[in-house]
Amino acid sequence: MPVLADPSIDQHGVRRRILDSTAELIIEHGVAGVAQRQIAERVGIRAASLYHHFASQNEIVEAVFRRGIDVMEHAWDEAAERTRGASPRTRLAAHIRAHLSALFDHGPYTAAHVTAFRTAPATVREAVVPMRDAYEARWAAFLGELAADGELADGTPVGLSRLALFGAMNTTVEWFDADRGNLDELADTITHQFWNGVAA
Amino acid sequence: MPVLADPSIDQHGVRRRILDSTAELIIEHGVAGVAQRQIAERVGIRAASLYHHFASQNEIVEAVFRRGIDVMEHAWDEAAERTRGASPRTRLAAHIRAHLSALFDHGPYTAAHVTAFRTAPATVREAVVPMRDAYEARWAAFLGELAADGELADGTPVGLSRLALFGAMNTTVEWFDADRGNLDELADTITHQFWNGVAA
DNA sequence: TGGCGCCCCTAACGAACGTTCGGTAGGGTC
DNA sequence: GACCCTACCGAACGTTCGTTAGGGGCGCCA
Repeated sequence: MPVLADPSIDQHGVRRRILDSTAELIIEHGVAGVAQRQIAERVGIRAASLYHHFASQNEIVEAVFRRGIDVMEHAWDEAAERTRGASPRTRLAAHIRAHLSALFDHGPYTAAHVTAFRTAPATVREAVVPMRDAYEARWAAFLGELAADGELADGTPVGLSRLALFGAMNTTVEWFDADRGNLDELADTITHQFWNGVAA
Repeated sequence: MPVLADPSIDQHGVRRRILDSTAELIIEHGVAGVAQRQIAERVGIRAASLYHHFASQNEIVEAVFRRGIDVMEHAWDEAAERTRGASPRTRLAAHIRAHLSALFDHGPYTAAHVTAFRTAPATVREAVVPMRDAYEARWAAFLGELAADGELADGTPVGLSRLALFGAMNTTVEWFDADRGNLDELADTITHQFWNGVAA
C-alpha cells in the first residue's frame, strides 16, 4: 500500500496539489466527470503516479470531502470563539459569514463538498456522512438554543429553517464571484433575510 | 438523422420513457455519471436503439433540461393566473408553491435541471441558457414589481434576495421526501421565512 | 400480395476509463 | 560501494464508454 502514513509528510506539496486539482475538477464537472489523467495533468505528473499518494480515485475524492468539512468546522470554531457572549444576532451573522468563508476563502474543498456530495459513489458518501452530520449538529444545536431562549418566532420549524438557510448559503457557489463581489455584503444580506425577511 | 420530427409522435411512449430514465439518472449520479446502457436498460431497449429517437446523448440531456424548464414555466403561469389581483404575499406564496410543485409533482425533469445544469457540457448549457434566463426574468420582474410598490423593505437587494430564495427552494431536492413530507407545509415555511424571517 | 417505413436488434468500432506492473533516477545510510 | 527508500515513469491490462453499420420483424397502404 503506497499511501503516505502521515499526510504531513508531503515535502513537495504534490499530495496537496492533487487534492486541489481534484476539488476544482469536481466543482466543474461533478464527481463522475473527473478523470485521473485530468487530475494528473493539472499537477504535472502521470496518472499512474497518483497511486503513489492514494490507493484509489475514490480515496482522493473522499479526502477532498473530508478536507471540505474540516474547513467548515474550523471556520465554525473560529467564529464561535470570536463571538462568545455576544448577541444571538451577532453570533448568527458570524457563523453565516464563516460558512461563506469556508466556501470562498479557503480553497475549493468546501465548495466541492456541498455541490457534489450527493452524487458521489455510495461508498464515499457513507465514509464521509458522520463528519457531515457532526457539522450539521453544530448548527442544529445553535439554532435550537436560540429557539429555547425565545429568540425565534413561536412555532418556527427549526429543522426546516436550518435546511433553507443551508440552501441559500450553499447555492451561492453557483453564482457568486468572490473576485468581484463583496463577501461581507453577501453574508449581511443572507443574515438579514434569514432573520428579518424581505417584507416592508 | 433518425430523430422523430414531431415529438408528439411517440405512440409507445418510448421517447418519453427515455427522458424519464435519463432525468432520474442525472439526479442520482450527475450528468457525467449517466451511461447510455443504463438509460436503455431502464427503458427496456438496447443502447443503440436510443439513436432512433435522439441524435446523441447530449441531445437527450438537453431535452431533459428543456422539459424541466418548461415544467417550471407552466407552473408559474398557472400560479400567476390563479392569483391575479390577489395580495403580494398571496401571489408570492403561490409562486413558491408552484416552483416546489415543479420540483416534486411533475416528474424528475425540473429536479434534474436545477441540480445538474451547472456541471453539464458547455454546449448543452449554452443551448439551454436562454430558456433558463427567461424563467429567472419572470421572478426578477415579479420581485421588482413588489419593490416598486413598496412591499419590500427599503434597500432590499432584490437580485441577491431572489438568488437566496432560489437556493432555499432548489436544495429541497437534496433532503425533502415528497412521499412523507407535506409540500404545502414546506411551501408555507419557505414563504414565511422569506417574507418575515425567523426572529421573534 | 408486395413494398415501405417505423422501431428495435446484434455486432462492432476506436477512444477513454481506472488500475497494475516493472523499472529507474536520485538522495540518504551504513 | 552496496543497499534502500521516495517519487515518479512508460506500457499495458481488461472494461466501459459513445457511436455507427447493417439487418430483421411488424403494421399499414397500394
